[in-house]
This record gives sequence, structure tokens and C-alpha cells, in this order.
Amino acid sequence: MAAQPVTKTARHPGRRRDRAATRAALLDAARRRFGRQGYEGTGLREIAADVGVDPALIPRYFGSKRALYAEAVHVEIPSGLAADVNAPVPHLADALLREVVFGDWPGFDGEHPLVAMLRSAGHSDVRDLLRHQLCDGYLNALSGRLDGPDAALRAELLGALLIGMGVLRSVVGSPALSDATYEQLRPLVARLSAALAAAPAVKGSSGGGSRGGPRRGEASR
Amino acid sequence: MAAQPVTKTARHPGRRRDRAATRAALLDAARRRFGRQGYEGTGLREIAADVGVDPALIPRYFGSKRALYAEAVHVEIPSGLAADVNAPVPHLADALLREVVFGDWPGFDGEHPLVAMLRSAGHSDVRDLLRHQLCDGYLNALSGRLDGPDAALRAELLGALLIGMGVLRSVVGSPALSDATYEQLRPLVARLSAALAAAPAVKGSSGGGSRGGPRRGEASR
DNA sequence: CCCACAAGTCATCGTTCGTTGACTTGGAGG
DNA sequence: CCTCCAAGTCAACGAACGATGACTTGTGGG
Repeated sequence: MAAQPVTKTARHPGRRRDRAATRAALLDAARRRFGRQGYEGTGLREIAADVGVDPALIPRYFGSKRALYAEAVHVEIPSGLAADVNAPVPHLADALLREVVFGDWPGFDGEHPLVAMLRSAGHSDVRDLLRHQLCDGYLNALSGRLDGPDAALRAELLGALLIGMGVLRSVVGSPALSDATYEQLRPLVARLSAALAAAPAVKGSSGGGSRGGPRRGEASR
Repeated sequence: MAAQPVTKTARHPGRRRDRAATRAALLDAARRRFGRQGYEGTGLREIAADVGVDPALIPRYFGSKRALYAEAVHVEIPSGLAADVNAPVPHLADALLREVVFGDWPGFDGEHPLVAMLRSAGHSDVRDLLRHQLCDGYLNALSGRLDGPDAALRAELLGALLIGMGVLRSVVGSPALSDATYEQLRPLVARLSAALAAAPAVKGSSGGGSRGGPRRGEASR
């Protein structure tokens, strides 16, 4: 990032008169505000005040508040997931734990954008966006590595665990999970993902555990 | 039905001129609206229109919108939990699954009030209420039945799973979990809760005395 | 040096919000 | 039947909202 092509004099510290930089700063402030307060709870005047510009710039640069929100919450999931396609499920779960729960998302105050989006889940388009990003970004990649008739269901259960952990940590602030470190949580999540990776007990699924088999699960109920 | 002590003539179907009944109807409509749209996304005129009365009744009967919200989301957790104190953890997890995920909460459109409250989690007092109800109502009862140094953490992990399931089902609407039945989910949750109920495996990694260690996760930048 | 154009500001519009006070109406008691 | 009080309605308020158009100001190119 060759910082700025300063043409003449860089007198002002951050922003001189740069449309792109102002737009990016507005987008960043919008991410934070929308994530923390939800869509309806955030005013354009707040976002503009965070950046230090006039609120009228927002409808100008983004079209409308709703378009700003759509652009703010749209984040491509980096998905180190897609990289290691052949990784076993517990390794994937570990990667997801690191990324979804413990990854610091710079524009979102350290919480995962999907968790932040939950606060604005009153609108149906937010629901659609959430479902799309979650299912296509994470769950599909996960369920493809499971087998059995309810692979999708077990993948979503793992997703529910991770989403719930994010919610408890950054929304609710439950004591134990909020203070837990990654090293503390890793073996527990590994145990849970192993329990989910095992093929379903019933359903007449033949040949127990095609891939690696049940890892150390005492799956007996 | 027809349990109303009709004093003279029961001409109007539902409500004649009954302050208590109108108040209760407003509270119920408020629960539904706040749960579905969040606090900021709900207007008093909407709630009043659902009941069919004038919006001015709400500040009159409840004091303010905020007080109405506080009264609407305050629900005592029935907690068949506290009843069977000696039930083993998997049985408890099953009861929680039935109650939290599949219980139909009449005033909240079938989703758990804690999940509904997530949509208004922008305010710190909602966060406090959530944490209080969740921790004191569910997690404490759960962690008391686990042992080991991280009993609270494992209890919160189970809570995270259930909360995440509720979120995925009623907020996100992920396909597999939304269509799943209780009978489908029960064995899976049983497996997970069994994995959590087991005593923590002795992690030989941190042999040193300093608990936890100041290890900070590698902050990918 | 200066000037045109874009970046940013200002005043303001129409709407909707929560809330308030004055008014109207229904229904039970005398 | 009349009266009175509470339940409910109506109109309106000030504030905040998103959005718009006209204006001001800074800056790079000539």
C-alpha cells in the first residue's frame, strides 16, 4: 500500500480531499455502527460523525442507507476453508473455530460479521444474506466432507455450535466463554466435531465410518 | 372460551372495554413485534394496530416504549430444569433441546424469547438481561451437574450449541436444521452432550504452573 | 496565477417517531 | 333514566430520521 499519491502537500493528517478514502472510512464506520447497534438503531448522522464529515455524503456516495448497509455487511468469507479441500473434519472445525470465533475481523470490532449481522436480522433481506453467506460459504464446504444421509444436518449442527459460541462471546458476554482462550476451547471443539463426524448410529448405515471411522467417540447413548 | 364474566351483554367478540385485557393484548403484540423486528424496528403504532387500539394507550399503560419492551421480554424461564435436579446431563440436554429449540413459546411466534431478544441486542441493557436470564436460568443449572475445572465452560458450550440451533432455525433459516424434527436431532444432541459431559482430557501441553499462559492466538494480519 | 471541477457543507424538506393533553364514549351504579 | 368515571380516541407537539438541491471550498492542470 504505497500510502497516498500525495500530489502536493500532505497537511491534514488522515484525509485530504479524497473521495475514495472518505468513502472507505464511511464504510468502515458503518460496519462498526451497524454491527454494534443494528440497522434501525444506527443513524447516518452517527456514521458521518465518526468519520468527521457531513451526513449528506452518505446518500451521495452509496445511494441510500440500505445500499450502504448492503455494502457494509457484504464481506467475502476468506475461507481458508476452500483451500484445504481434503482436510479432515476435525481439522476443518479447528480452522473454523480459529476463524469464526477467534478471528479478529478488523472492520467489525473483532466479532464475526455474521454474528454482527444477527443484530439486524429483522429484515428479510438480511436473513437471506445471512443464510446465503452461511450456507454457501461455510456449511456446504463442511457437509461435503461428511457422509451419511444427514450430513447437512450434522454440518449445520457444527455451524450452530460455532455461531452460538460467537453469540455467547460477543453478544451475550457469558463469563466462561468470553474469557476462554483458543487453547482452552480447541480440545473441546475437537471432541464435539469428532462426535459429529462419526456416521449416524441408526438409519441402517452400513460399514461403520467410511472415512477414518469414529475417532474416539463414545457415541453410545 | 366464554370465560369472561360478562356483566351485561357480550356483543363485541373479544374485548369490550377492559383495561387489563387491552393491556395484556398490547403486551402480547409487543412480544411478537419486538421479537420479529427488534426494538428499534418496531413502532408503537404497529403494536397498537395489531390490537386495534390507539397508540396513545401504550405510553399510558406502560409508561414508555422502553418499559413496554422490558416487560415484554421479561419471561420467567419455566425450567423443568430445576425440577429434576439429579437428572444426568444427557437427559438434561434432551430436555433443553425440547424446551429451548422445539418448545413453542406462544407469545413469541414459536421461537425462544432469548433468541428473539438477540435481534435487539444493540442495547446494553438487553445484553445484561440476556446474560442474566441465560446464565442464571440455564447455564448455572447445567454447570452444576458437570465437574472438572472447566465445567462452566463446557456448560456454556452446550448452551452455545442450543442457542446456535435456535438462531439457525428461526433467524437464519438454514435448510437442514429448519426442517429437522426433534426425533432427528435428539440422538445427535445426545452424542454431543455426552462428549461434553465426559471429564476433560488431561491436556499435557501446559505443564507449567502459570495457568492458561499469556498465549495470544496468532493474530493474522 | 487562476480557473474549472470535484469534494464537501449547509439549509431544509417531508416523514415518522414517541409522547402528551384535551376530548369523547361506553357502561355500571344510584 | 340519568350521571359519573374510567377506557379509549383524536390532534398535535418536538425531535430525529433519510434524503435532496444549492452553495462553498479546496486542489490539480493549464
